Amino acid sequence: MRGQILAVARERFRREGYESVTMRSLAAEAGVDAALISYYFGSKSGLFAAVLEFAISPADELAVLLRGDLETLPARAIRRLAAAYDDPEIGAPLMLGIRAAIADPELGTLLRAGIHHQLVERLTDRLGGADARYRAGLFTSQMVGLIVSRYLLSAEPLASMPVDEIVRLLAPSLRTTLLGPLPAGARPGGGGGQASSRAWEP
Amino acid sequence: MRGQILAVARERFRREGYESVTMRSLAAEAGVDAALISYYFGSKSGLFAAVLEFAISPADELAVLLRGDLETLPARAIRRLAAAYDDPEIGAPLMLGIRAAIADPELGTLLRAGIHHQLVERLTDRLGGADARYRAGLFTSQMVGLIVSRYLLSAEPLASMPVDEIVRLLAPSLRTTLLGPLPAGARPGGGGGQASSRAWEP
DNA sequence: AGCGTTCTTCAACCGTGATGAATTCTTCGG
DNA sequence: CCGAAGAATTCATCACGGTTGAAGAACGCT
Repeated sequence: MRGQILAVARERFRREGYESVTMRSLAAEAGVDAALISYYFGSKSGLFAAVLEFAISPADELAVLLRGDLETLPARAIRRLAAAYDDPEIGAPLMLGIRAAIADPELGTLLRAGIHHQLVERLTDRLGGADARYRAGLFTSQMVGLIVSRYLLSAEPLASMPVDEIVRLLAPSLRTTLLGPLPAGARPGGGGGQASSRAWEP
Repeated sequence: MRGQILAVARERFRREGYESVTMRSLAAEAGVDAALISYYFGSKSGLFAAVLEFAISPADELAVLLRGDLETLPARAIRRLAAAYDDPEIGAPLMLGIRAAIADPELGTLLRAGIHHQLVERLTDRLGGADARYRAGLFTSQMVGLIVSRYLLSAEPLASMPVDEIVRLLAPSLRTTLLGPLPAGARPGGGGGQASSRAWEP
């Protein structure tokens, strides 16, 4: 029955979040007594942690991204991210995990370690240079901002922005974070010129 | 007694977060019955919302920022933000609010509306141009990323980065989000050149 | 004083997660 | 085949959470 509980929990947690799912209803749906959950997983948060084990592993995703050109990495990263989060099968557990990590300190430590080890460190190695570590951290934080604003908070106008628009406007910015500003001869006057936007496309 | 409840709640919420503070203990500390809280504020989340009313009002902060040059806005915004969040008296309630808004959907709607109306719309007006709304949204999301990564998650290396370093590396990126990439004649080779970093200072 | 409104308390309700004893089910050595 | 050890599962119950409705107290107004 352990697997049964896990399966039901994964589904319910994904759809309804952590708090609103009660152990009793969960147990009922799984056809067992509520106490059995405590027996197997110790507590409700234990069950939740067990569910998350399955869901989160962005490591291999990043490996593919880092393989390509650094110049085009921002655009590819945004596209990849959006694709993942727009797919409920993948995005929902991720959001769930982040949401829980922000709320619960214990899970927060977990996520923090994961982000640092799997994302920041690898990106740092790929970048190289004096500021590599800082740049990697800032890049990651900008991605976190995108995730939180668009998917967790559903804040407008980001929530309903087409992915192409995000890429067009945000990719140059991320490129700057990664590699520094273009040397550039002259400062622009004022108008928001988005010259050569195609240049940032993969 | 209403004010008394509010005062105690503000203090307790700030120190212990939302969930771990019980209405009963709160009422006891305020010297009233727990039911009185429901009477005045409708519910626990109602009380929480009332507490946040006091704490969150970045509107005037932003007005000052928008008054200055757009070129230097990113650096000033980062400095302002860091100063606010490093002061426990101001930062703690803010973090509390965001944390709660991410966890609880009802409070999330509140924060969403606040962000949009007080930040995104004003910034949009100041920017002008076709992409103004999108740029404002993306800029805000990058600030959110900074807040979440550095203060809510305490993710390294951001958490222990000096503010000057953040400004140096992130301000050019934010400038790009706001105004688009510099026209630039030639693409840089590869080395992370942070030429003319002083130009981004206020 | 009398009365209506606002404030405050009391007792109780229902649902939550957790616990420990009691019960059933497995399984495996003799 | 059996019977006991151990795991798996249920049952009854606990303590505690927020919320509610009725009842009482305090207050202002005419």
